[in-house]
Amino acid sequence: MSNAATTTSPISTSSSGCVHRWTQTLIPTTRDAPSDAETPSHIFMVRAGYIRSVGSGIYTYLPLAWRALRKISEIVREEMDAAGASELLMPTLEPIELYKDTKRDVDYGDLLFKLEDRHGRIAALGPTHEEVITDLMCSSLTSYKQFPLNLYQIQTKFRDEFRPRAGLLRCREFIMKDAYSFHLELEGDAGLNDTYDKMYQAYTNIFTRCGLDFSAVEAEAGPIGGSASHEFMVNCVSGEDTILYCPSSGYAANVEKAEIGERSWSFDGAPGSDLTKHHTPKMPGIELVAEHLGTTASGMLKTIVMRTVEDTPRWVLAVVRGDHDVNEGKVRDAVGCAVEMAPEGEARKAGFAIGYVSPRMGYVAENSLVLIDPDAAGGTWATGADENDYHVTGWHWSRDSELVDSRLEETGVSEDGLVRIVSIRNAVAGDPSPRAEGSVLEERRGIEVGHIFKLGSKYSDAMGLSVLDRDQKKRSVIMGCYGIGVSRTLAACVEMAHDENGIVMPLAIAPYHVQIVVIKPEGDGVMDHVDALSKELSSNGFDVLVDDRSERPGPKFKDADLIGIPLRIIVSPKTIEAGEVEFKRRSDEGKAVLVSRGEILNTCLDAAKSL
RNA sequence: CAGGGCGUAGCUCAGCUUGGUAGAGCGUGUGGUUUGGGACCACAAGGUCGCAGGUUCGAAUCCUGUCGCCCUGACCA
Repeated sequence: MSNAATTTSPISTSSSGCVHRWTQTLIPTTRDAPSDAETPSHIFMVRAGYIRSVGSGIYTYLPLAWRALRKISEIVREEMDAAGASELLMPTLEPIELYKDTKRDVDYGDLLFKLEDRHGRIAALGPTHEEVITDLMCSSLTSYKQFPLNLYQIQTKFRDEFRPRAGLLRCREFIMKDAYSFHLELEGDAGLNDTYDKMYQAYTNIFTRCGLDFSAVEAEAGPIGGSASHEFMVNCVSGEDTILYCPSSGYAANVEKAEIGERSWSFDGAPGSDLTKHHTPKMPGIELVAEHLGTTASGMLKTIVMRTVEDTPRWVLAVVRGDHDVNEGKVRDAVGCAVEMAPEGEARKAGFAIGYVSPRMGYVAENSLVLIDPDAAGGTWATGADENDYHVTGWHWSRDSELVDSRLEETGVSEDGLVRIVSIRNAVAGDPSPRAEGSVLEERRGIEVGHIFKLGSKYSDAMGLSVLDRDQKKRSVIMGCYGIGVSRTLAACVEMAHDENGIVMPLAIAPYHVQIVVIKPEGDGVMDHVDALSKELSSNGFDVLVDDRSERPGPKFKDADLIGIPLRIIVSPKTIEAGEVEFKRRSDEGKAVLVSRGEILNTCLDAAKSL
């Protein structure tokens, strides 16, 4: 936290907060959850009057959500500015021509919202802004003396997701902070690595200040492209992403990226039984087949037919144990070029009985690479029979395929180099740690709220962004990019911090710091008393929400729990008379405690420090 | 996009199988009794049953089409 822009409490000490009355804003809480919400953050944000659905993956941010989003944005701004970045704002509308050079009009594909203007020109609603900013830099970056440069914006992004889901967690329209940095070198003060590290630290500061329980993990770079990349994950059992981590070394990575420690393999050993063919029609899923064959998924070999993305594609057979999943990134790295799932039609034409393929096909089909995961190498297995609706049991590597030669047995690479033993599967809990011998990986779930990438020169090369260096040599500009899902961060926060009664907002991003629940607001002088209290709090930096509705106490307490304002003061005619108020944190289990009117400000200030 | 489910009052849902004048609870408005964890009584407002065709004397209900929404999967902030 030493580099944080501010290290003080989330309450502003320099400026005063606001006082808003419930009856003068819009907080439409409901008793029932909408029938189409299933995720806690979705249910509670709708019930608590934070958001309302407008269409699939499209939401209105009601006042409470918008206040929280503004607070998140402000923290993002402070930390980005402190880390040397400057804010700008690029357009949402991006001419499709911008995407031609980087081919992302194709690569981004259906994710891109496109629209046509009255002249027939096509524009995209920006899903991200690498192209726009690189184009801008082509004309405004003119000298090596300008580096490093780091620019960011906070803006609504559009992605035509296959399936929007879970309220604000996956939207078609969402708020994102995206930053782009420019360099001539990797190393040194002006280099990409330095800015990347600064962004890593800034993100750590941001999510810490937001009050989130998160992990920074190694990640796949994905379609944005580039080399190194880290994701920031909110730790949460309901998260979509799987993180693997090693408790002893601190290594943590997305399952897409996680490495696995050394595993031994051997082709020694005689076949366990004879090769037997079994009729296995209409059995979707490897578990069903395994059960029918009297084994389990871990007793089977799974052969995934892929092919390289080249001018003359080659087949790639990825062989893993039946209970494991092939990792496309690892296959790509092993092959040395991009790979894709083989189109089923073409694979069938080439003789692959899709769904019933055995590793043997690597020998039968010409020009094939066979990649064998260490856990699948050696031994006797059940696998496909290379014939529709048939599997075999008792399949033995040396006896039943022509793939194994002595070189493969010794070195893991066959004589012709076409068969290799290499780690190509997703890591799972219990796998050996890649960083600490004797330790095993553990698993937890997370929600991705931030992602930083070292892009390298992918975009600058594609779009011709270069400058002259000190030696008057033309050099490609090196880039980094850094994203935060601002609206998703809010949802992830609710996902992480709620109980059965509603949201439990962290102080730093709560719409208000203090909620004053007024019992009998119509009572004599009650609101005068509340006004004085509100003013005292707000002039000390607290944002105050006054529930001045003439409701009975029950609904007011229920609503207070729902919307999750961290500090609660209860004012009633009874306590006013006694010169007291009641105080309670949203996170407190028990009843409110009585505090004298003169002490309540200090009570709140103390609570703000400890939250 | 594939598979599954759902569209009836502001919200949650019943009614549909077996066609016959549109229902409940919550919420809302008014009046009254209440007032510390979603009070009670009375009255009232509120729906061309997603939309378009068809069958029928008659359709929320049966048939066809269409649009929208949710869930499961491949993608991602």
